[in-house]
Amino acid sequence: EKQPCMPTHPQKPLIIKTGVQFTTKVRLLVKLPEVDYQLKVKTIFDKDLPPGRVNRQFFILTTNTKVMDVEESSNGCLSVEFRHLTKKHFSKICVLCWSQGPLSVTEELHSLSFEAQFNILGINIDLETCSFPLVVISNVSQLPGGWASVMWYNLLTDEPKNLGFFANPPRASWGQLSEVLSWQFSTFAGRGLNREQLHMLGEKLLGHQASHSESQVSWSKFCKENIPGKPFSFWMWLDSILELIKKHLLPIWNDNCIMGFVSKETERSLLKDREPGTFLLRFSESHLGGITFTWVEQSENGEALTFASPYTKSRLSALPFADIIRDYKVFANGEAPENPLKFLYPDIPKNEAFGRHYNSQQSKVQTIPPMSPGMFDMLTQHLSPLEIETAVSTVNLNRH
Amino acid sequence: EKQPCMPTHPQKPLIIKTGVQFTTKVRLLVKLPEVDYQLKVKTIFDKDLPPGRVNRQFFILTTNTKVMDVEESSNGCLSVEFRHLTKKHFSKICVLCWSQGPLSVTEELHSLSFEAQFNILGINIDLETCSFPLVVISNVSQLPGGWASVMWYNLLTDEPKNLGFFANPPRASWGQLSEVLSWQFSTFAGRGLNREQLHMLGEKLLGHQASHSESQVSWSKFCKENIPGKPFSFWMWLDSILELIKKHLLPIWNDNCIMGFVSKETERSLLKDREPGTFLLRFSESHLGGITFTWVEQSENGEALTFASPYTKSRLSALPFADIIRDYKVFANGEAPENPLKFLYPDIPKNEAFGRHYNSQQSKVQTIPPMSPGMFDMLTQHLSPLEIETAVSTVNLNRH
DNA sequence: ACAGTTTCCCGTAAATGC
DNA sequence: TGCATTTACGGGAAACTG
Repeated sequence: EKQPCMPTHPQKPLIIKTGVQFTTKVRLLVKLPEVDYQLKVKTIFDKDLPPGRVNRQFFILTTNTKVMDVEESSNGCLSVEFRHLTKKHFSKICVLCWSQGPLSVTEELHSLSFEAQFNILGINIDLETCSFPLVVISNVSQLPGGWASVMWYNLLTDEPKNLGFFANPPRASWGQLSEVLSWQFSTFAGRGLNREQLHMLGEKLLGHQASHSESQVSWSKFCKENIPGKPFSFWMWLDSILELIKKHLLPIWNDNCIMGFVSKETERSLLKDREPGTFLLRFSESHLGGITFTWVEQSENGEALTFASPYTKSRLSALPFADIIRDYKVFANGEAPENPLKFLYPDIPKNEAFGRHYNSQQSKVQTIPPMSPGMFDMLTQHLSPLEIETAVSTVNLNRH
Repeated sequence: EKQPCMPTHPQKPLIIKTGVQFTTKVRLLVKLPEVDYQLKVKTIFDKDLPPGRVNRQFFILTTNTKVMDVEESSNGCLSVEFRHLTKKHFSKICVLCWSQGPLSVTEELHSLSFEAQFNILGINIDLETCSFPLVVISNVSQLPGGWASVMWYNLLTDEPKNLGFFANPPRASWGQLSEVLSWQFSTFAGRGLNREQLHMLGEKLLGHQASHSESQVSWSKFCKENIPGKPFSFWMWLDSILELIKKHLLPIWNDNCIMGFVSKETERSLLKDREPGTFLLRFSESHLGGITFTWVEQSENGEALTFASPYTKSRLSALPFADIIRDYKVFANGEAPENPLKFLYPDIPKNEAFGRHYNSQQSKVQTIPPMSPGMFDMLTQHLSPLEIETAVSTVNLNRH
């Protein structure tokens, strides 16, 4: 009679973090005749998990009983909407015991049960419903793993409540999975993945021959095993890139300036025969959350590719990537420095591609005509002190 | 009979943050004959604050009773040392009501009382002692203000417990205060302030004429009023510099490379007549926690001073300051770029002053002879993938 | 509307338990 | 000992409250 509800982590539902507030929404789908009493809903963690199966046990620390409110914007249909655990009455949960099973924390599924009772025309009616499976984490570092579980579950089963799902998780076809991955990018970064990008990901995950729509990807390969030779799994790597885009590359990602997912071989064949100064942007395959550029350079015996070292969030938070591209200079021995980045692949002039994304003014000392000391004093007096120190200014020394 | 104790914030005692664990140490100064029973100590917040004077009320959330342990390294003298609220049994406190008085949160002084009882030879003995005044904050953003209060209190009174101190705080002489300020730098940054640096601070606080040892500085001027034309007080400004040094400039501060506190006028007169390329490092007076350099430049009509815009923690965490100085380049129109920083004032060659503090290798593209594709593949196979992307490498394009 | 204060919670680091 | 997981808390930002 009531619809399943879901606690909401910002943008990533069905993941709850201990010690952090969460909200849930329960809707009562039957219209009650003149609800003038207040319907109370009780929330219980893992109410009917089979006794031997409980690894970690959680409790709602604040009161677990809330009164439903009629939702302001009832959408005209039969159902009356209610809100549960409003912002002012959050709940916190706490951990009782440690995980001990063969499953990792982010594979362990939990549930929230909701109970309500009301009396209508002398009849006691019990209502009960239950959430979709939840992942409970204790640190945001577990969020990527938790989200992988939520994705895998929702991709591969329609069961509303199979808490043992990860005891023997089914495989996904690459066709299904690639759709989900692209959807991740369009949801969280505003632009999905194109065929070429997905192809690179498929080869990375399945090898050169095996990446067809029907190829099967195991849960382990997706999220648990490390990529050969790397200290992280495929999903951890991909999620780190999503985070990098969300925090530092959103405009240029949405503007399609980032090819991003290109193998080194493809990159080489794309840039081959291109004008010197042609470059493209690629996500690092060796660093988590890194982006770099590769450009064609004129060298003594023909043309060459040069790679910059990856830029990660720490460098990008000091200077936005578009500005890095604008200001990037190569100091060849003794020669004048030059920005080797001229055309975004295939042949878009750099400023045309990135112009609208430049933020700060160029970090270049313009040769300003020297100021007289009197002028300097005047400025010191009348300009806001902030401007004085920020501006790169030149002041005459008055030699006596 | 027992000595006052002190809760310890890392490096800054007498400040407690709500929701964060703290430790205290109570020493029993009388030697008990064969203490084979365990002495329990009870801790109470603001036990005997005059009733009308309580603005905010705090409670220790975990148990407030702890058993004293005999300290491992008893230092041989009469006293037996005890430890209270050990690491494993921290305490948290919580806030009950808001501040309402005329005093700000960091001026509101609190105290912890400790009580213990024991029975010796049939006689019940009650022990009680009390901490020095404490500041209770709720966010680290209040730490500088809290520490200012602790400093002012300890500088200007010997009373062990005057919780109303900030109702009418006494003034400090500049002589006293400057000593405390220098001590702050030597304690937290490893090197104190010299006469010239203190002189600049005195003028900043008191004006050009008024900064003598006997000049009086009010609490308000030190910590509450904003510096004219700036959105922060003197102490907030100075503390932001201390933090900057602690996090990003420790080695070069201790190596005396940073003059730091110089007025613009003094700076001008120091650099006047100096070789072009002479520079010095100064803390920003307009930005919180900023450092900048000023250098002498050869210009058309004589010499000129040029200022760089201040470097703050976000830029310094991307690249250490010594490396910034090494790599700094000015791009004059069309000309070859040049590092204008050559001699640290008065005349120390840059690399002599900063050489030992350079961290990363110079961000300079060495002209590496192009690699053959076979060589590249070999490297790709045998080097760790991390090294490949990090190294700025050059690869031949094999033209067909 | 605003400022002082607190709460919230991410993200890094350290501690913890197995 | 190492790994998985949790705890601790600084720091930025939002929320709160008079």
